[in-house]
Amino acid sequence: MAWTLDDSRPIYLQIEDLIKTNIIAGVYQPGQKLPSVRDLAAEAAVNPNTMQKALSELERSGLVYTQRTSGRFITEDVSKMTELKEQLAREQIQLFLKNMEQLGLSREDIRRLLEKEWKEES
Amino acid sequence: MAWTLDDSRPIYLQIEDLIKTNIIAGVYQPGQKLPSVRDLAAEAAVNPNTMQKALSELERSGLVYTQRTSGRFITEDVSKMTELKEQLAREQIQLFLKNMEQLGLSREDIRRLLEKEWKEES
DNA sequence: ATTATTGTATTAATAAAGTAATACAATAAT
DNA sequence: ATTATTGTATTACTTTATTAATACAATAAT
Repeated sequence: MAWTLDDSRPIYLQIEDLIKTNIIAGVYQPGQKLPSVRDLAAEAAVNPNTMQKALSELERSGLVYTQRTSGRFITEDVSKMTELKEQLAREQIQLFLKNMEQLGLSREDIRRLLEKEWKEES
Repeated sequence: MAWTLDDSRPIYLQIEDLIKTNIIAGVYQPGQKLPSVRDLAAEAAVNPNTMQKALSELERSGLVYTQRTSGRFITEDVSKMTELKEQLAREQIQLFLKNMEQLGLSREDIRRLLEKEWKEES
């Protein structure tokens, strides 16, 4: 795993994002056991508490769960994961639309701007 | 003006957003003089420095400008304002697309989800 | 020229966020 | 039963962000 951290944002947030992305991308498979907090912390060269914070945040989202003394695991409930992804997507969309409306943009404006952006990206 | 503030976010950010929204919505007209820092602060019942911070942040965006001792004004450069709006929109879009892609969603997925959201909103 | 009004700079105080050190608790492994 | 490994709680430290008090500087108004 890459653990490329900078000081632009809190460490624990960067870690959370990295792991979350890897889970969603399927790098970590459902049911797979994660390394221990201490091992992950060593790997990423951060304080164990920092890693702990990242992981417990991640847990709130339901992507991972803990079994008291045996460790942390990626949720094996695939439908839950799908559901979660959809919920995150919905939140993103609603925030986005709220911001765009605050700029006085109509639905048609938004459609047009998205297509334009995609066209420019190629 | 409404000045409804809560403690969910820093005061100066909430103020910044309120004023920005009003400018973009045309409540404040181009060229219009804003009340003085002290007056605005009294109106919103905040410390003058807090208002000052909100306003100087707003200034960085180019929506308002200062004339040393006569006060602050809404930019009368309408094309600049349009330009700024477009830039803000572009930033929002790029952030949004980045986040959606991180969720593994394709362009077609995004189109579909937006239309769905709009349909549900009515 | 003086005064009142404007924005700004400086500094301090307070609050919140982030990171770290250490001790605890539970249980799987032996 | 003992030990090693796991996550967690508690506490303290440090840094950053936010708010506030106060003094300064420039100029429009008189």
